[in-house]
Amino acid sequence: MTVSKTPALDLTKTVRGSAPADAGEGDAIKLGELSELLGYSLKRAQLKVFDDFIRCVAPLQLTPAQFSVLLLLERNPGRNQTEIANTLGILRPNFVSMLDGLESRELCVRMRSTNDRRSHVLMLTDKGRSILARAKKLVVSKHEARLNEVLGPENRVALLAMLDKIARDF
Amino acid sequence: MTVSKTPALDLTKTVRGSAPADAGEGDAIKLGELSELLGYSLKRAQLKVFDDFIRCVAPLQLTPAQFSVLLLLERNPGRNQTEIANTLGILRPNFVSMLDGLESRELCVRMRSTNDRRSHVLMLTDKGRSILARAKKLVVSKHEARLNEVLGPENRVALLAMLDKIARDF
DNA sequence: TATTGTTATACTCTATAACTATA
DNA sequence: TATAGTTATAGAGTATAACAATA
Repeated sequence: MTVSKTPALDLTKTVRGSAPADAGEGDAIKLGELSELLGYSLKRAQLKVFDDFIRCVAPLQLTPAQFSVLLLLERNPGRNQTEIANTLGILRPNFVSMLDGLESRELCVRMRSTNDRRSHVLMLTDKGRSILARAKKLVVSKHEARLNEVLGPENRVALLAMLDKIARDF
Repeated sequence: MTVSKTPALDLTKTVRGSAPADAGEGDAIKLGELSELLGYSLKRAQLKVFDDFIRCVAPLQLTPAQFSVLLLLERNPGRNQTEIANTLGILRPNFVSMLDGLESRELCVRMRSTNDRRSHVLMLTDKGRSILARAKKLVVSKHEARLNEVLGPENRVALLAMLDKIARDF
């Protein structure tokens, strides 16, 4: 934005006065200033990356959200639902059914805390640890590999740094 | 605000073996490998950017999606619904109610095409053009300005280039 | 009184099938 | 028959209020 770049597209061909006829039919639609909108590019890229993640991890049937929960449980065993949900930006009510799904697949368990009997301590099961380990391998060998192919490793790091800066400072 | 910042995370303190007691209580939760997952950072950044967009354009009550439709109609007058919806990755059935909203606010109109009476030719109204112009000013002066502050203009351009590469080649 | 997990609920997005009117 | 716009519908994701058990 700032300087409306308008790359290659000029064409004096603005649609003439009135006439409810179609626009220039053979032409491709011009994105115009949309291609300068960061939010737009961010959303499109995010959808692509999530789609690829789901495709790569399809054999294990894990969504990005489920994978992130398992990762967090592995690194932070013994935390309660509120803590894990908050960290991921998931609201506590919505985290309940998500955990139900993971627990019914025996990937994690809820246990009443001995310290505070209101809270559920969360732990990965052996199966959960095993599935997570396999998921990580798929993510590295397929998903991240694809990203490094497209971006190059150094760009991937730079991209990550900028995204984290936005998430933190914005 | 009040977001668990997760400042500096190191600590060799992994949680010991079993014991259904709570984890290290005073500690912040460790993101671990999650902070290396591009999809995760992408999603968090996208949510932040959209929130800021909505906040900046709040006086005009336009969502990012609505803004992108108006931008496209301005640059591509006389296109039909399928063409605009496809360009934005919106499914035609879902585009109907979206257009209903914009048309009921008199920001755009549907007109039966004279060439093909099945299709609706889409055009911005004068009011639509006016609102869009005001929205662009808010986006540039508030939203993009904030982004340039956080990232720096040259980083913003680099970020955009990488995101577009992902959206295209991934 | 406050908090944890939970239920219920609602609203937005997204996705698919099928209808209608045109072609 | 095929396509454009539409309807209906179903599923995710996200948001808030309120309740029971516990602190």
